Amino acid sequence: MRLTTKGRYAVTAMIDLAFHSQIKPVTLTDIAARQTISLSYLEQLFARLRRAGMVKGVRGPGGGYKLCRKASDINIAEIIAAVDEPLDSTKCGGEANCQKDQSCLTHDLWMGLSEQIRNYLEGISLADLLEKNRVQEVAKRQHHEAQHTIEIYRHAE
Amino acid sequence: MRLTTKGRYAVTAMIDLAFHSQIKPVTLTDIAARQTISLSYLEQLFARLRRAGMVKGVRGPGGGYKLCRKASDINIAEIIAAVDEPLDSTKCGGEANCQKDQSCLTHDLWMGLSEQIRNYLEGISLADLLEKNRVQEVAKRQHHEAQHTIEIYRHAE
DNA sequence: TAATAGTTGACTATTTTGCTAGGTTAAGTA
DNA sequence: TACTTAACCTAGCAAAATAGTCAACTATTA
Repeated sequence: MRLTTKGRYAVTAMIDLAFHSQIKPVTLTDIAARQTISLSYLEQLFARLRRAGMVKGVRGPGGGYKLCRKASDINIAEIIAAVDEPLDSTKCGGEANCQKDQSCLTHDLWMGLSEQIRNYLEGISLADLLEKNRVQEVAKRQHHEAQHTIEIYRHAE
Repeated sequence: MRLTTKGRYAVTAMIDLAFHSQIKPVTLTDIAARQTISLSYLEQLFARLRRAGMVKGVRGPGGGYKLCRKASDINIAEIIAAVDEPLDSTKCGGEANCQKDQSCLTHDLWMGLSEQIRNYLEGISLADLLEKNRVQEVAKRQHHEAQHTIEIYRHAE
């Protein structure tokens, strides 16, 4: 389970889609404009998301993309997995040359860690994020603490 | 909080170091051989780990690297943070052009997610992984159930 | 002093990332 | 039917990240 900007783009776009496609399909052009992601890059990402069975394209005027499933049935882990390469499980690949030595043990260890993160992200759905988004907006309008939010995130990295 | 092969190399090397440096310092040459990571790449990674105050280099014959702190006082998040670039917090960077629009909201959302993963990894120390490693070895010798290990991780959090 | 081993910097090759440019195809609309 | 829209596809490219080589240097110890 990798965690890069590519995956972030995909998650961001999916949140946008889930938020705006409740009435009619959303064009990638719109998402590109709102999220400031290049259209062609979005096309590449959505080609993968479509092959993974998460979104469906509707051609022609009034067309665009929509979710195949409910937002509550799509989790973050599968979005990231869909756009990322299948992660090299090399260095012990099959059992042929794997001697279960120190090298492979730490490798297993990392895989286990990666697996835990996957489980964690599998537990978060698009709907969860949308809900958080809504809560955030309300909180901001009510308390006018836009700056406060930044501080919280700023301490993140 | 990014999660790439670079971070994996660093964590893997640190596990190796923690495991073998209990008696005397460990040379990068040894780690490179055991973990099949190029020596020079390890040098780059350890230069960062050293600047981050996690390891200490001992020069001369019988030298090598050792941990600055106890394995139980070094967590996975800081290892990864040490070797990774400080992650572009662009796209809303300062407060100047940030309008708290939809674009920035999803951005915030991702940062929040990233923060949660960081918190999660901060809760796992090198010592924790070493302990799991030991348990793993014993389990494998006793039961020959390589697959079982994955289950352990699955129930860990 | 000689050997060991860390430290540093410059340089290279490959892969991934993010994007541009150009098409084709399907579905609506005039 | 012709036109428009927007998905869908392909090739290629520049920048960055990744992974590594090579060579010189410094500090320590035997």
